[in-house]
Amino acid sequence: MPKRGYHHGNLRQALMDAALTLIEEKGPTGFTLSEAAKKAGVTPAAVYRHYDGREDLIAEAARQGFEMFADLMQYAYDTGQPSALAAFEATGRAYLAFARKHPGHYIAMFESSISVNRTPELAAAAARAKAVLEMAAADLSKHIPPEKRPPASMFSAHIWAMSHGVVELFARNNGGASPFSPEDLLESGIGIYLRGLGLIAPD
Amino acid sequence: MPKRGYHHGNLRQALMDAALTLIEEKGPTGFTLSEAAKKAGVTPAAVYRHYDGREDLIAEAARQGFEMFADLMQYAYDTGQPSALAAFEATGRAYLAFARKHPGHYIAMFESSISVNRTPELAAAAARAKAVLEMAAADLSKHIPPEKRPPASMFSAHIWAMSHGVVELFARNNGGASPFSPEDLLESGIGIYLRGLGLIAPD
DNA sequence: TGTACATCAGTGAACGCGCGTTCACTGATGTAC
DNA sequence: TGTACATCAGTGAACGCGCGTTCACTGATGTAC
Repeated sequence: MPKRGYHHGNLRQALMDAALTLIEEKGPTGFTLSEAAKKAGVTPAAVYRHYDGREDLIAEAARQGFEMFADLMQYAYDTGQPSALAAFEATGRAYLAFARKHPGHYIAMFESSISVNRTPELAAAAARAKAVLEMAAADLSKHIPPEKRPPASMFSAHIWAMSHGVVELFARNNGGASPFSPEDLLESGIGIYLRGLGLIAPD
Repeated sequence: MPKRGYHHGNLRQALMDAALTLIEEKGPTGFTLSEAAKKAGVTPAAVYRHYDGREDLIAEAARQGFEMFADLMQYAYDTGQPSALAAFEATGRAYLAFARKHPGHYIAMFESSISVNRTPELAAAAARAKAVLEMAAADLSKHIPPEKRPPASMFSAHIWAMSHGVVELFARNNGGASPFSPEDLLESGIGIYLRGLGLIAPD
């Protein structure tokens, strides 16, 4: 943090922090390289010592986000064991917690114009995150009689959609869109859904 | 449409159409007044004869969107009667249809930085749209025994969240995020949810 | 039907600004001996 | 420990560009008589 003087010492990370804050505030299209540089106390040209340009900053934020996200979901899944149900619900809570704690990353990941296939590293990180979600769903799916079991990828897509919807509609500006907290909303929504699958007793 | 010459004839609508296309392509922060003017074949200054400026264009797109959206949902609800369940499912399909058919409007409504309280007209249109959703939910809610009935506003928030999530994650770039169509995904997701509430027989 | 005039809906030039990116540069740091 | 030099990580000026907005203007349309 200190290291006052000509050399910053940790400019790469400082730029990423600035970028994340700006992405959170203005969205990925409103984000500017120059403003991030200014926020980090440095000339715009200095950014090019650490990143390939504006787009690369956003892509790197997304990649970092997917890595953290996958780690977090994996951890929640692991520590939620041995019950598949408990593990699944833990990943749901982890999803929302991540979105709230790292809004800049979340936005770069899901609301940016950056293609997930921009770099192999980004694609790999995104695939890993998705795989964790699907694993948790597949795992829980085994407790449903095969004939009434939906494909695990559909199951996980449903949960993902509801989670994302709650984040976007109710967790962003906490403004009074709903009288319920996002956490309550997501937990109750997932609960009803799981009951619909016969994974929770009907009350 | 014709009316070649100095006066455009229907510039206000032409500008809105151009703006909607651009918002769809670049998002509300990437959208520029100048480009919309150019697309409509007119000087940027001409825009000010019809709108108060850049923000006003976006806000007006959102307002128009909420009006259309509310009308559409109301119509789906009405024609889905007399069964509350059929009416409810019709509104779900209408939601997705609207998002697909009017992406510019949808984005202006739900992904823009414009506050819904920017003008009374915008706030009113948004409130009306929300009210239709909640009415459909409340209506269907009556078929659930009171002691296991969630608040209608929570019910509708769940459905809204899942719908929005499906739109954002799976209906935008139809790119292979999922092997299922958004329509199938949403319909099956809502089906499972309603089963969880005991509104559909458990198969 | 014709003319004078008001109103309307555009133009085009100008403004100040911030953008992303490049370039030659220079000050600070690290290394070889 | 001291010195010469290479490398690194910044600067600052410049570029061309497109932005939103304003202003005086002008061509087209509508209206009164």
